Amino acid sequence: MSEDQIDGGSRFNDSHKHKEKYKDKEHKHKDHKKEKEREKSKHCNSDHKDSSDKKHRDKEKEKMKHKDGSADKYKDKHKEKIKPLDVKVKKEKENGFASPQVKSEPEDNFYHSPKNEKSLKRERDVDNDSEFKPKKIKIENDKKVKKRKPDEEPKKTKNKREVADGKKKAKKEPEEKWKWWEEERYTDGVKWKFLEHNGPVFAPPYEPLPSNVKFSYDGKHMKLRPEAEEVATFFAKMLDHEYTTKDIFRKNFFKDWRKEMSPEEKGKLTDLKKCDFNEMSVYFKAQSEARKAKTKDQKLKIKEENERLLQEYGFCIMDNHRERIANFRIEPPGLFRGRGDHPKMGMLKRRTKPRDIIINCSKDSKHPEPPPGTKWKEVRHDNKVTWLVSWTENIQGSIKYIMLNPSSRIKGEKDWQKYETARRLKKCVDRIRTQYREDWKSKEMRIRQRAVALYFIDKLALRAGNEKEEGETADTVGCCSLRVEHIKLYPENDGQEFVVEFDFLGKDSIRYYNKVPVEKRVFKNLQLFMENKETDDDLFDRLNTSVLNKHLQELMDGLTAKVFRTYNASITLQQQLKQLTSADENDTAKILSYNRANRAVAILCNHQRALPKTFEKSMQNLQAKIDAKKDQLSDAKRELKSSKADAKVRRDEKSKRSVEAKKKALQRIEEQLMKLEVQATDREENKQIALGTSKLNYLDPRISVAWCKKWSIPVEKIYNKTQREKFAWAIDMAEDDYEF
DNA sequence: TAACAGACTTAGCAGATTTGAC
DNA sequence: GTCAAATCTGCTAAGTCTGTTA
Repeated sequence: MSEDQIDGGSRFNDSHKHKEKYKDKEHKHKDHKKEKEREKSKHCNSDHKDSSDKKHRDKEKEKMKHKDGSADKYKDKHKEKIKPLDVKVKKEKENGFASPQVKSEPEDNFYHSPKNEKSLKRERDVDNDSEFKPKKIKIENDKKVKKRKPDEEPKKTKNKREVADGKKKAKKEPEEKWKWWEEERYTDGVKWKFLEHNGPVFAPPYEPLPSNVKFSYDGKHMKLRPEAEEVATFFAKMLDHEYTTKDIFRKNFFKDWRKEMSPEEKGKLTDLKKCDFNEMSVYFKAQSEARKAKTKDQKLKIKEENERLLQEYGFCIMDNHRERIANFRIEPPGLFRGRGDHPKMGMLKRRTKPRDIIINCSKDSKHPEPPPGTKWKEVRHDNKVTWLVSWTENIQGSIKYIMLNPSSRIKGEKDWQKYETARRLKKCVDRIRTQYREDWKSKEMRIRQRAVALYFIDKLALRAGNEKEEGETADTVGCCSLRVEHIKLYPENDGQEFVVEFDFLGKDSIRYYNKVPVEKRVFKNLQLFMENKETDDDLFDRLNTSVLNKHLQELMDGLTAKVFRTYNASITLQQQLKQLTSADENDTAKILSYNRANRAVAILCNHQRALPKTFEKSMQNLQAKIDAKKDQLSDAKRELKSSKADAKVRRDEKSKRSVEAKKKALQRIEEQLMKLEVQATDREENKQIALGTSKLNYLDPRISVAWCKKWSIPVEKIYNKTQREKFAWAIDMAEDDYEF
């Protein structure tokens, strides 16, 4: 993505008014330290939320601008009917940054004191019942619980949760969905009391190639031992991929492949260039085609077998509920496909065996059996963690887990809690902003660096940027790990003052490119940080994520760098929805507005995707459809006109009916044309932006649900089945007036 | 306080499945 | 019914953050 992205700077414009207020604020903060102590004892979550929230919302008009110049070709065609995204968004370019208009109540909430997230939880009693034995699975929803309002503080209910009071005698689908959000939660880090599952599903064993599929070396057929042949097939399957042309990939692959060869094979196979995997590749392609060409019955059988596996291994009993497991299959062996310039790409990901597996379940559950003749590495009973199975992978030496599906209680509660933390940030973000602006003037370099980094995290939604071990992963950075080479400073650029140009690779080696005007003090600080440094030196040499997060924790309990991303994403969605949705639009246009609001967030968070391979072609097809529909529309108009003229002359019922019919037909065509045009606009604006990531991970679902309810849009229009399952709690809770 | 391990969330891609036009 | 495009889903890499240890 390029500079077309976002005018992030507009969110933080510094008006004269702001400065005046800011000075006033400085004065009030003279006795800052004493106040800090006092404020520390207060909680951001205090009661005056409604009035201050309202004020805050009025003030906070963070704006984003979508400058998708690339869309012109298609947009131009539709611009008469469909407002391009920029139109509305541009209107409020100024007044972006809420914090310069500092609230004049310094005594409230400045520093959030540790009144733990736990206070937000309804406590689930954790008595000393480690020997606790469930007897049966609870029939879902059999317990009537008083419905709690969306933002009501979870109360400690009198009744203990009937935790796992039954064992899994009847593993049947719940009749109704279990509303875990209406029950109390565990405290003290306990994640469950009863956990039973059937263990993982292993990758099928290697099936040697048929004898007619041959591997050749230096032009001669060569039969490989199954161990070496299997690794060769991994390479053959990727032959069409760009990976196999990369030097590092080839080097790593060959090195690891040789480890699987017999001494004899090793002696012969010394040059990858002389290896011919083509027959193998052709064979696998044919297999893939054969799979696709299977008869209905054959496909049905496969489906049934998958369903059987899912039913057997895809669910666990956690406490008294049958919960879906996210990834019950062990990752099959293959070649490691790192993203970007990964130094380990092509290495052999070895087969995970039962002896590598740690099983986690409760003591009193029926432990999963390892495959015959094998043993688990370990069976443990740790109810302070959420995973069911783990193993250590051989590429990075990191631990992999089997965990529950996002629709599960354990994931849902955490997700809900995440948004509650972001909502708490909303209550003290003005103060935090005031503080870091103050810190730009600090005498201490480390404080200035911390303040400038935090400004970027807040303003540009950058990730924290942990340190990484050199040579172990692709060279990517986040905020704290930015290097001098990643930014350029322009005292003036395109008529704007103090412009910073960011250009670096972030998570997944996705390029972050943005040119943003910043405040003078930030600019001067950056100049200072860069003084006497080489290009590969750290920009923030006195800062790392742990220092930053420690500081944030002091400002608000539970606050870390990533909460800013959640907060800014959600607040942006809410604001954009308010601005973009008009009551007089039809549902199609409203959904376009929703997608645009979602898109604004995706742009902010830099969620990109590769341009779909068939994009240009599909766009041409769509344009052809639009043109055809326009022709149809002209015809319909002409027909209506002549029909009207006819009716004028004849003045009979039949011709009147004919006019009505023509009118209806015309209307239908107009609607169809509009839908097509909306589709074209949406697709064009979306071609390189991934909406799913923000929708799934950053946007408080209650905002979307409330929007749907407010405008009577079926929630199915914005969330598919999986998403509705994940956000069941929000769909149930949020009313049309929900405010993030 | 730095290094490391561990647990968990966030991320894009690719193949599978569904949808819709003809 | 066929085909192409859209959408969904699974997969697993790559982050963040916390807690422990030396």
